Amino acid sequence: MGWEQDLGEADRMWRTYIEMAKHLNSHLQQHLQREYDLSAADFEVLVRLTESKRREMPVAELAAATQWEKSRLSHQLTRMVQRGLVERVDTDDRRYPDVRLTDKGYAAINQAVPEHTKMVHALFIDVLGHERLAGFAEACADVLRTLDEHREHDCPL
Amino acid sequence: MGWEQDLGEADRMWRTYIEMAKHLNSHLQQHLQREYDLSAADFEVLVRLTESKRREMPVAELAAATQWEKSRLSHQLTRMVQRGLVERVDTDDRRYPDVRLTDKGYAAINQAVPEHTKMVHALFIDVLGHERLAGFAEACADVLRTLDEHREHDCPL
DNA sequence: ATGTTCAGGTTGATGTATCAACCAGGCCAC
DNA sequence: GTGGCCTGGTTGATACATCAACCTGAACAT
Repeated sequence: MGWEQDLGEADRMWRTYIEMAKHLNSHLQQHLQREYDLSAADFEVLVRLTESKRREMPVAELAAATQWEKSRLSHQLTRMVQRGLVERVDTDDRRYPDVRLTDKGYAAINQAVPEHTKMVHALFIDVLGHERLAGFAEACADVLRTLDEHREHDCPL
Repeated sequence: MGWEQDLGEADRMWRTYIEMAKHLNSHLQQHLQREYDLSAADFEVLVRLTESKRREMPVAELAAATQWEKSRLSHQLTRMVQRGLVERVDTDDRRYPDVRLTDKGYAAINQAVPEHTKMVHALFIDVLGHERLAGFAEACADVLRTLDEHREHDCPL
């Protein structure tokens, strides 16, 4: 009875944030897709693999880095293998295969990253500037902390 | 040649933001799904319809409000109709039917909104506090403005 | 050695997002 | 009126996300 109409100041600010997040995300995503034929998921996997020295890591480690569910990662890897961006590599313990960047995958990510980074700077980092960026990030960190507290409260793993 | 390893200060802050956005989003989404059996998409459609006085609006208006592509909206509505949350209503111009909240849909959204709002406050608004929230929102607005400029630069509709 | 357990990975089913192709009905020209 | 157009909606195909069920092979116990 009434919540429908008048949003408070704070709620409008919340919506501004939501809008910004949505637009920024879709802009970056569309750029990657259009220019480099990479989805956000592809990009994330490729970046994580690149950050590993050998361009190769156990699936479990990749799952931890991306914080994805194992099944999501498995499906994603299947598609990326089909497209030749990564390959599965058997290890001594055959239960836990590795994932390795192919040359094609390495080429793709090295093409995409510079432009993507440039875009992040132009659209976000430079817009905020040093000072505001620091405040912004600290606020984000606070929210993250709060989320963690709530999570361990709900499921005290 | 180097971008792989050392992220600058700014890039780490960018990642903090990305992390926060991801976690906050998935937390809220899972809550809606678990407790009320509503996806984020369902929630958005229902909220927009509720904000219309007659609980009913032309599809095009809903598309504008959500800023979704017509086909995405059409698919979503098809599913929601099947679940009895909304219904399609023919108008005098039979090309452009309306969408209307059913009683079930109205009940669902009215159940979900209060808890959801509470959560947004607990996890975001209250964590930031008045002052920081205002700064945060203004930063978001700036980013949004920049995005708009870039968009009309790319496709000068 | 055999069987039980179990962590981690895969698979299948369903819901969601996006693109392209198509369709339908009102509009205008003639 | 008849025919072409144009806007907006639907449909189909594919990629992605999520959940539950299942599989697999090493490890340990007996």
